[in-house]
Amino acid sequence: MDNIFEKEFTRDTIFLDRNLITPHYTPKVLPFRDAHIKQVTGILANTLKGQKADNIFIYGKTGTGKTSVTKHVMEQLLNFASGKNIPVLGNYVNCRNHNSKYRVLIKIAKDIYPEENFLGFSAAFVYEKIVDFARKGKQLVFVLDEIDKVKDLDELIYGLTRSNDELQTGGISIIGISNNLMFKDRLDPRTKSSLCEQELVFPPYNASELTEILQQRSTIAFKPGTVDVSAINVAAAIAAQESGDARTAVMLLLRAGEIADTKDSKIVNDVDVKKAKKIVEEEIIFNMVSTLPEQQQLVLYAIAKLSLEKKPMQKITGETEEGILFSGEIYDEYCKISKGLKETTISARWYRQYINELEMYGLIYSTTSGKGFKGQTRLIKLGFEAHKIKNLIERELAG
DNA sequence: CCTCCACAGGAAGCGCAGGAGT
DNA sequence: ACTCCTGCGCTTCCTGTGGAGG
Repeated sequence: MDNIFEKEFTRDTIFLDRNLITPHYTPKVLPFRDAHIKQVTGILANTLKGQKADNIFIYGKTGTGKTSVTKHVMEQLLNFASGKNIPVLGNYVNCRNHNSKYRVLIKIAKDIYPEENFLGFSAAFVYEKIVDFARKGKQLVFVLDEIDKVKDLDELIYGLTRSNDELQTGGISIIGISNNLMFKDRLDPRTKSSLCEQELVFPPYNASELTEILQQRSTIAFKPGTVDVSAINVAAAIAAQESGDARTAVMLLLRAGEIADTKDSKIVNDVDVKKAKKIVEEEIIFNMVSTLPEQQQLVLYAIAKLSLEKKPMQKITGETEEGILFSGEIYDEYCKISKGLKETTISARWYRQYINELEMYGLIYSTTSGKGFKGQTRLIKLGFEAHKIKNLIERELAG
């Protein structure tokens, strides 16, 4: 009898290696980042001469290649060092999963002493073990990705950098990566100056750069001749317009490939990419909305609900525009909803804070009212389709 | 012109959870 | 195990702002 997986297993697919076009994959070639690679390489090269490298702070929006470039250079550095028997050691820590000084230290310690377990030991002890390691003349390079997620970052940076003063040989260098530039200003000035000895900014990609990135990826991930030029161009154009984000571009092509695959098409074209756009957009919205605090979800829900109910408003120019809401009426609606759910209700002040955050996430747009409105208020509009957001939050609150 | 409206957003402070110090 | 401390989410209070209306 046929196993139910038999058909899937033997089915002809347009993918050569699907993994190579997921966002998790770190590409071997990083187009348009030569300058950045060169800079990081130059800075880290000091470790090969037994000197401490400058700390680096890397900033750039999501999907601009920060992590890929850093991982790539680190890999090269460690390979080179181990080939020549130079005592350089590197660690990569994603601070989203290790979001406190203690957790970061534990992660690092476990990497350099794989056979020991430090959970339960005091932070000072773990820290000493790490410095001990450097004391033997080793150069340690720690990559802290999403460094803004670390709660007590000041202490962590202070602790790690201070040790360099007491070390005669060896040294500890830090590469901090963040997509939030503002967070830098919240740091203690001393932390800031030591973390940002070198600063790198990764700009977003433009459409033609994204096109080339997608071309390279598609040749390794898809079978030859299965990706139409139109598919790549459209995917690059969409991603460039939205954010200049390579991750979105790659996701578009991946989902488009899956769409083509499920209908047994032998080629991916622009129509598939346009269909994929909806899916990817929903995935992005879903990720953002589901990580929002519950009260903020309710605020967003109130906006979605009202923009479905409210009639298009007349502008002074005569034209009408749909889905424009006043800040005040949204707050009233939010209060009604949260009271109906027997939830606690946040104050109007904090509601404004939430509105600002929602705007930063791109979930809503807002402008301050000009002529034609009494008083000063904000006009708020949903960034995505109202019923989609509404359904999504209804599901989210139910589950 | 003044006053009111309908907000925006800064400052201070409060309660709480969880980590550090002892 | 216990207090102490600190960051975080939030409230309270307050000052600022730009147009409407008298």
